[in-house]
Amino acid sequence: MADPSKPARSEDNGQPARRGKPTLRTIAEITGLAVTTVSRALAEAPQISADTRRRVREVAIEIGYSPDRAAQRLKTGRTNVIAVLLDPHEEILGYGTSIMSGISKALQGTSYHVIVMPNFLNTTNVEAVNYITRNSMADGVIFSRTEPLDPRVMLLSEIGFPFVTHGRTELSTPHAYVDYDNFTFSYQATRRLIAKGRRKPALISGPAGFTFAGHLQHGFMTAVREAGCAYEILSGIDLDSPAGDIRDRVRQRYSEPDPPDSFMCGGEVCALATITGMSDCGLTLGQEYDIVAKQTSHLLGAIQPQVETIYEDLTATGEDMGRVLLQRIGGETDVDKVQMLLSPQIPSNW
Amino acid sequence: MADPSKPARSEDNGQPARRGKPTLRTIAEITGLAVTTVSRALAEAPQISADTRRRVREVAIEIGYSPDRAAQRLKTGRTNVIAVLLDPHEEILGYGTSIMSGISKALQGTSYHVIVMPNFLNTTNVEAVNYITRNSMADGVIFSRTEPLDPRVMLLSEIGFPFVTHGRTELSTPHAYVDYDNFTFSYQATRRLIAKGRRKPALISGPAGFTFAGHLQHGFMTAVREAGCAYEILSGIDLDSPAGDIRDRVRQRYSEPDPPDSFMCGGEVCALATITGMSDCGLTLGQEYDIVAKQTSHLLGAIQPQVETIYEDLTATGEDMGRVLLQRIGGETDVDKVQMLLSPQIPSNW
DNA sequence: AGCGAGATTTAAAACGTTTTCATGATTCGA
DNA sequence: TCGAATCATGAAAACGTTTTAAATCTCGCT
Repeated sequence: MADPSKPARSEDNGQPARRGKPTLRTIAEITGLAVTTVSRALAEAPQISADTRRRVREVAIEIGYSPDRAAQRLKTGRTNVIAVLLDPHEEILGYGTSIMSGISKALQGTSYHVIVMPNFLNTTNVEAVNYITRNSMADGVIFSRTEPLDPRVMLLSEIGFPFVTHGRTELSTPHAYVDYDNFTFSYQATRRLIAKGRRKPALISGPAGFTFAGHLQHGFMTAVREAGCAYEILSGIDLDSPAGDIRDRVRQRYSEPDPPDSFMCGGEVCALATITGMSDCGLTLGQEYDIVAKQTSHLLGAIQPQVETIYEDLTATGEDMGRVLLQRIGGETDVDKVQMLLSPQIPSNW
Repeated sequence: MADPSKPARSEDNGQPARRGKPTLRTIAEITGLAVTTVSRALAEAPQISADTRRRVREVAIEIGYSPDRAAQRLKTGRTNVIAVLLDPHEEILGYGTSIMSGISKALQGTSYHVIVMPNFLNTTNVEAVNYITRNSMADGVIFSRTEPLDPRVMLLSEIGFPFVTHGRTELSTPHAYVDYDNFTFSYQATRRLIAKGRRKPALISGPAGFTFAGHLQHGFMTAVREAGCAYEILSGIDLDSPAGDIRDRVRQRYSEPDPPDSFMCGGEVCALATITGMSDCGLTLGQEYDIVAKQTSHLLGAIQPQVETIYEDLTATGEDMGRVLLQRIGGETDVDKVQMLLSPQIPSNW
């Protein structure tokens, strides 16, 4: 049935290149087809006969062909790459790991691959997106640590480059995001402390400048105001601070008058450091003081299982971000489909 | 002085494209030069007159030109990208972070950028290098968790693709690596336990299959044999195990006869988990038992400062790997220059 | 004047794809 | 039997660079 009229010898070819990576031309020469046809066949174009498609596919596999990404990029402008921006505070522990495995899962089975653009020099966060967009390093970007007036969001929105943020902004132009409801988390966590009889909760706040820090604070304040109790926002430290600094600050605070009697911690390391600081002052968790923390890994559960936590599923978050980004790349603009607010699971026994 | 005989009007051009990203042709049209010349000028080729170089540079900046990486790649085969392979187990707080900031530092000021290729699906580790080399995603690769007969090393060596590993192999063909002397670390740490009077140290081993696990074990065994004391290699867990598993295993071991009286921990989370397990059994660090651990971050120092540690500077390691890789890419083959073994700093008061 | 040697600049090919447009077969309706 | 429609393939242009080989220009020198 297969009757190539052109001389389609598969082994002996006259002059052309035999060394180097196999390319479309290699396949074309072997099969006796034109480069165009081969390209189409590999793309499973319907206009190419099923027979030819199969033959091309077979030869491609046999000689170990894989398309040159650079050439595809140059021609199509598409990269088949998703870039994730990560910065050193997102300790590739836990946060990065969970987010990344979620994203990977969402992209599995698609033609997209993930790369991470780390920002471990102290460059501004907008430089990375600049680099990516200007050099066409990716078809879409994912990043977190979103700011209320995030310059990355403004830039990307303006040029219409697909992206998803972890966290919201306060910009008027809507954009794709996936966020955890940190207000509710913080509100419920603080209420829990108060329900346990604590009268002066302290908040270890998120790093200033990020939207989620405001949400944490807002939830905290709402709870203490409702209860009409005293409160404190620990100064000088935040969730980005080294554990040692948090420990020292907590310890120091207890040498001063009128210390807090409980803590709302936005992270596990923060909780551990707080416990250590309190311990140094001779105070015991669950007796003289309480802690509620956000849980994103299994560290705290293994080391200090008695700390009460509310879970944030970062893997699910990553998966959502991946899915949403694919939709955005596909042209989806419906806000309802590209904005997600994930609700904290409040433990049932609270 | 500058007298282009060709019509070099800078604003009014007849027919050609005015929209889209500026390209070499755009600059050529504006300056009245040929594309070739512009390309050369931007590359600071000496054959182009200083005057022309300057003019081209100015125009390039003015119109916000940046070269199309895809085209450069296609033509030159070079990518100006370094890929770092990371896998989910390297979450050990800070590993990724420290290594990455070291690498970034080494690459600062060069034309290279780092990307991370995460392997958060459970694909085999050789797939990532395959993807990178086949798709020309990078000019060089860095990875860790090296195995004695690492297939990635074999593959890359064979095709001559530049790479550096964190950790050694046992392959006969030499390759670029940066490694920490885990034998000496383990040996000295174990000696320290014995010097403190412990008679039955336990090793929590590295995950089977990786070269460094063997080194840890060898160092440990050398020390206990020298001292002629009892020892134990805790079964069922390793440094990759979740903290909860390590804690439980330690706890369980103490319910059985003849338990160890000290621990050599290759990581900080492992040490924390061990302490928690022992604590649960009512045992106190420094009294009933001792621990020596490897320190790679500031977590342990903040939470359990009394644990004795030997430091491994992963940022320095990353920096070395970056430097070595650049040399390899530059063609360096001298083994002395591309193989580094970093010595543990033994605390002076031991 | 003429000629070769630098010194500058340029035209054209190439990298490996995808895409636009055209072409040669085959089949179909009348 | 003849176009028209359908099907399968192909030639050539294009994407934006770099590179090879060649062209032009400018001098100094005979």
